[in-house]
Amino acid sequence: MDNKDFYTVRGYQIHKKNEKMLTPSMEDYMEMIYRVCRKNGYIRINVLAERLNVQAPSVSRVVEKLKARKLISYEKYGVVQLTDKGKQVGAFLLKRHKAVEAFLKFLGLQETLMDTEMIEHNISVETLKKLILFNRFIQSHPEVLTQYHEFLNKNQDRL
Amino acid sequence: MDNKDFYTVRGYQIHKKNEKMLTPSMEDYMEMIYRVCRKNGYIRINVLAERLNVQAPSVSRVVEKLKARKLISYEKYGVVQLTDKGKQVGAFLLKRHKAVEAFLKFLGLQETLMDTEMIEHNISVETLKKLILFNRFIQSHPEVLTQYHEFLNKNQDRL
DNA sequence: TACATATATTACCCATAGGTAACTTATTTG
DNA sequence: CAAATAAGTTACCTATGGGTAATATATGTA
Ligand SMILES: [Mn+2]
Ligand SMILES: [Mn+2]
Ligand SMILES: [Mn+2]
Ligand SMILES: [Mn+2]
Repeated sequence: MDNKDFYTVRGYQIHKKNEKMLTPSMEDYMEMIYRVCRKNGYIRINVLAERLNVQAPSVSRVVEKLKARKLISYEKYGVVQLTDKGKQVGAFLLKRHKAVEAFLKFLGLQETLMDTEMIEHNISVETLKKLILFNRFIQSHPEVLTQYHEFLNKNQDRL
Repeated sequence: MDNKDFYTVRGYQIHKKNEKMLTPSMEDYMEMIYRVCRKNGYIRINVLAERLNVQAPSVSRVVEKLKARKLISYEKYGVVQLTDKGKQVGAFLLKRHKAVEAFLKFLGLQETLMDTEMIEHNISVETLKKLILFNRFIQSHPEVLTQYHEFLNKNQDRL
């Protein structure tokens, strides 16, 4: 992709795909597999379907793709488990999720899940790094947090 | 959509659609139409195609949809213009774009276009409001900006 | 062990959002 | 004004990522 300015979602989605990255959907699957496997060691197709609010056939399909990318191990009618590579990816995705969530919490939002779920797939590694640094900055500067909350209280209505 | 936690992009994308919102792609079209029409009063199909790095037939299709939603006026082989409703939507989209961009700039990113283009479609109105408030907070508290930059300089490498 | 039930797969369907090729309409120019 | 060119539309293709219905396999229980 030529070094062009795109001004579109699609342009950059395609850009990402060429780099052999996971699609947003696959990222959600991996993140959830990681969440569950961390505790139970494995996850079954139907459980994954339920957790992702999706039907089993959709899971079957995606699981095949993730296996092809060596992120999980799976044999027909068996159990899904993470490979070492899969564990790394899952850990990254969960870390990213938490970074976005922490930032949204800081902003003052109560309900963060929906926005987190949407935003997490659409930030570059650079932005993620900065977001993590910013979260640390806030942690180490509680006075800024206080100032911001005061500012919010004064201004929350006028937009 | 039941008040369920989804943990997926798709769940929330579908949620949005039911509310008769624009798709990310349509938002990009509207934003670009607004950018150009603000200056020229109108835009042609081929120009829009070029600006969005997309082919003319794709534009024809989307323009039909936007017309059906009364966001633009268009007659075959004619010129695209914004309705009053379309101007409102366009103004909102541009404002949102700028809010996301300003925030990413604040974080310390040089290249913001790609992330802005991706993120802008995936933030709720609540998050946008908070983001705008946060941008204002930073503007009115330059000492925080300085502190953050110092923090960045000390920590930018260790992640 | 046989049957009922639970789990998973396969074969299809749908929508979105892009693409190309062929055709039509509009505009420019000799 | 006729021909050439530019602009736009139509018909049809692709891929992703969902869905359902029917089928296959595995598991639990009488
Ligand atoms: Mn997600
Ligand atoms: Mn997530
Ligand atoms: Mn965009
Ligand atoms: Mn934009």
